[in-house]
Amino acid sequence: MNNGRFAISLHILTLLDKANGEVLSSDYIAGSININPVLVRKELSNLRNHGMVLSKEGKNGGSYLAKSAQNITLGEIYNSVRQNSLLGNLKNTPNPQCPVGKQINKHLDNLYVDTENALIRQLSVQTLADFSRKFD
Amino acid sequence: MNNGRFAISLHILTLLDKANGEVLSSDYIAGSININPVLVRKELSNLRNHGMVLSKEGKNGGSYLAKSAQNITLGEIYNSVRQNSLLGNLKNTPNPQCPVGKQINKHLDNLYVDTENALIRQLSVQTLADFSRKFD
DNA sequence: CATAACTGTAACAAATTAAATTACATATAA
DNA sequence: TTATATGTAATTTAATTTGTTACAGTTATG
Repeated sequence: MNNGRFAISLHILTLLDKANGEVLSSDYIAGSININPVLVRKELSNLRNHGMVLSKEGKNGGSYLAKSAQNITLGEIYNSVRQNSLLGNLKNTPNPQCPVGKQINKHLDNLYVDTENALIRQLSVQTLADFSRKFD
Repeated sequence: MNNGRFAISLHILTLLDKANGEVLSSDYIAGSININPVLVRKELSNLRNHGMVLSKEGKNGGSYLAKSAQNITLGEIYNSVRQNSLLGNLKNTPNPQCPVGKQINKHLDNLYVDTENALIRQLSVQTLADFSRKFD
């Protein structure tokens, strides 16, 4: 129930970190990830809304990090792209006549919150700078 | 990148635990979850392959837990349904000309392993019996 | 031993979601 | 003023997930 948005965002941010303040165009970024530039611009828009990126319009425009890579945790990136629950939701409402069906969504929700918190805690151990450093 | 399989399997197993050894038919289970019985049978087949469930064919057939709910952790259930990586994969191969594109999959894989381990650790804190106990 | 009520699967269809594409308005450097 | 960007909406295409149909195999029971 997740798409590739986390990977795309992390890829974008790693490139921006490596660019060291120079702006990168969405076309250039798309070429590295090998996806459509419009998708890159959509993710950039999201990252901008979450304060991680700034963009410059017009000729010679492009994007760059809004803050130091040391101050961006992978948990923060995850949070910016998360949308639907980590472990997947049924779309059908379970049978309200059944004692289990009636209550399961509530219990699943609680479970998912705890689980996702553990995941975010783990992701937050690492910053974008840490991740980016792994590349030669 | 996960579908509702975890929720379906947990729902099935909770019903089986509540049934206390009595067999439940896939039709009955499907009625509680409100999905197609064939999907239930598919999940039962998977749970059977992972040693959590046994089924009896023929008239008055159905399924029941293969072991005590105290000996089934939610992490084990997660493991039985997991297929694609937790945080989502790109399907396009990144540009091998780009220093970031060339290495990112390796680094993402490492990251995903660590992250998923944290998630499984958290899920494994709870057994099916613990989960099932939450229902009135 | 015939029948009814199940499971187990395969094959296919429908629905949903994700990704790619097209299109174009707007911004800005040179 | 032109070329090169971003920003975003709308649409198409592709992939994935879910549901359905169909039917062979199994077993309890009259």
